[in-house]
Amino acid sequence: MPERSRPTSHDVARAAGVSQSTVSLVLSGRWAGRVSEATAERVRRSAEGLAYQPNLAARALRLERAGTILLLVPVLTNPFFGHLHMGVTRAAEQHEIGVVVCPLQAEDGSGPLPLPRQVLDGVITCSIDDTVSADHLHGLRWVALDSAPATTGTVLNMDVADGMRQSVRHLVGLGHRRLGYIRADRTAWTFETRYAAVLEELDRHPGVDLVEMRSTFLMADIKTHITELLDVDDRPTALLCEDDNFALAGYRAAHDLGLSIPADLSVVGCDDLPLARLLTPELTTLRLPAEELGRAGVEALLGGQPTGAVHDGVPLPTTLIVRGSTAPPPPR
Amino acid sequence: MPERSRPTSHDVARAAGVSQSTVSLVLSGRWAGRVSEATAERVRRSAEGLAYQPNLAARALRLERAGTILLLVPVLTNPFFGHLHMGVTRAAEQHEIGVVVCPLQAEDGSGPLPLPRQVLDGVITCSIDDTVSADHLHGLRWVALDSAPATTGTVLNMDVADGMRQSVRHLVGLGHRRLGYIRADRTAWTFETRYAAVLEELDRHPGVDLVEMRSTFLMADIKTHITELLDVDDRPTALLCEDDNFALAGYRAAHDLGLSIPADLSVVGCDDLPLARLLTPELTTLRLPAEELGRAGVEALLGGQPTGAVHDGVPLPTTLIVRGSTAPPPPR
DNA sequence: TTGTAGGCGTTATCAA
DNA sequence: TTGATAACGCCTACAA
Repeated sequence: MPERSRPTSHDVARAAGVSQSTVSLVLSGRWAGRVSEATAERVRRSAEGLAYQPNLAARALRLERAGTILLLVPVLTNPFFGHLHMGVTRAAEQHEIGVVVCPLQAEDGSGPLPLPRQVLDGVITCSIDDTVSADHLHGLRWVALDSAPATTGTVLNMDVADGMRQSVRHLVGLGHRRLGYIRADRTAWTFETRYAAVLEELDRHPGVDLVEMRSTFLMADIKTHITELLDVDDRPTALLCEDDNFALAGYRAAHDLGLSIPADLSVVGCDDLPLARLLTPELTTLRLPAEELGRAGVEALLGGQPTGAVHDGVPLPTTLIVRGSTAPPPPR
Repeated sequence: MPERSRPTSHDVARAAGVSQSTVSLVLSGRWAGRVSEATAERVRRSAEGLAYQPNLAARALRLERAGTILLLVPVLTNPFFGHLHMGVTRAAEQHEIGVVVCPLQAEDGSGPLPLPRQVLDGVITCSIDDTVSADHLHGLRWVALDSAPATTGTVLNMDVADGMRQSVRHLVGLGHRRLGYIRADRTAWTFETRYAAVLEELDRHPGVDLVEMRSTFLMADIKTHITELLDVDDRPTALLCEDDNFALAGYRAAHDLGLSIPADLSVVGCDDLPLARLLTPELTTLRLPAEELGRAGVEALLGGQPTGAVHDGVPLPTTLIVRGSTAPPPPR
């Protein structure tokens, strides 16, 4: 390939008949009162003429600042992470920092995806175990979201435990005495915490049974597992899902078994994805403050806060949104 | 903040009692027969002791190679792009190149997101108009996917036009004479092409009407628009959707209007998202070869191909997957 | 108001 | 087998 090498600031300087430093001054916008308007204009014209683009690697080396942070998430396609990303990006924008994303897991369940090694100022991980990220990100400023508070570095959380307790209380309050619990088949602090919270809340309600089931996020898996859970004599009368996608599969499984929601089966999701309002009936689900979490993460990473301190202060609140998918259990 | 500066290869060299170049040789793995095993071991030990991580900006500057490419997509959360990303990442892995992603659009419809300026070897854009990307990515190797073939640079496509024609033929073949068409309210070559293909195919079937409607990807919008489309006397008997998410909203709107799918209304989606198999009935939809497109994009970007040549050869085939959401129209 | 010079951390060439 | 040295392109203190 030809790959003609790109023009450098030196080339621009020669074209404009000035020195390299003048070019740098003008193009960085820091020329006020240091370079004459005429010279500045000449420089700008030459830069444009040559289609000059500064070499970002050189700039990053010199400035010890890349202008980019990485958002590391389990998967791309969960809208929760989409909203998280928005929060991160909007907040980073204020600091004149760009954001790129990288998912760790393959959509089709085929092994972990490779992490990019690249020029960065910092990393925000979400819902990922520190063991995964710690070694690779060594030496970078790092904020973990929705992760174990014991981790080195800053950690910000949502109150997922409280959320799960709300969900359980809602169902028990409706009269349910046998709950199906669809857990994510992935090792992560967030899911362990949810599990512990559910067990803890159930301890307060003697006589309420829990039937657990774990599933990957592969749609086919989910449906199979939920159908197994429901296709028994003493089936649960309510389904507690760690993800709205699980709930979607629950709807399908229920339909296939001739169960109607919420008359025969109540369903509670988690995330409040846009999907939740398109289901029939609309899904009762736990809303997580994704965007706010993202903003907070950026402030912790780029704001005045010291890194290295564990922040296990007040987690962001979560809210149970009650819609049409939950009702008292059928009479028996 | 303290921000103790990270150790450099120079520090490692001093700790190991060797020169910087020896360190570079050893750590880059290119020391076979050039450095003694004892020295190499000493270097490795010092590097580990200091927790040395090479400065990637410096390396990129020196090597004129970043080891990373950017995948630029409209939104993160559409699973189509998740699978595209997998194809890109797996293929890039072969070239020892990392991949980061950046979406251009906000999940909530609030204006475009800022692009990151960062150290890269190249960019792959998908389903994005060249006007958006061209100026910002100036000077980078660039491959466009699912985009207008007239663009400067390499372009690879899927045969979305043929796919839409398949969908129309399927519906017309079932006997439908009035089709509702839910178009994406976004300016992009891919959607214009789909539109043109639908019109073209309809020209071959006189007597078949088309009722168009445009919608953003915001769930609330979609439902509203589809309901408007269906809540009339001479409503279409089939819905042709440019996205499976539109189809989901179609299911909901149909349910709310008391229409049953497919008896009263047939629905055809596009993308074959995992969601398609969880709907009741399962969704007839156009499958797009996302992963394959991603792989092809990487080969065009990093493989032996010359850049700068427009590749408008054979587009990747698309396949209509017929499931339960399409049937003959109701008798009138 | 403009130019000179030095160095950021790395890799590669070449001499020892 | 190893080490000195130069260069990648940029920014900035300081000199002119």
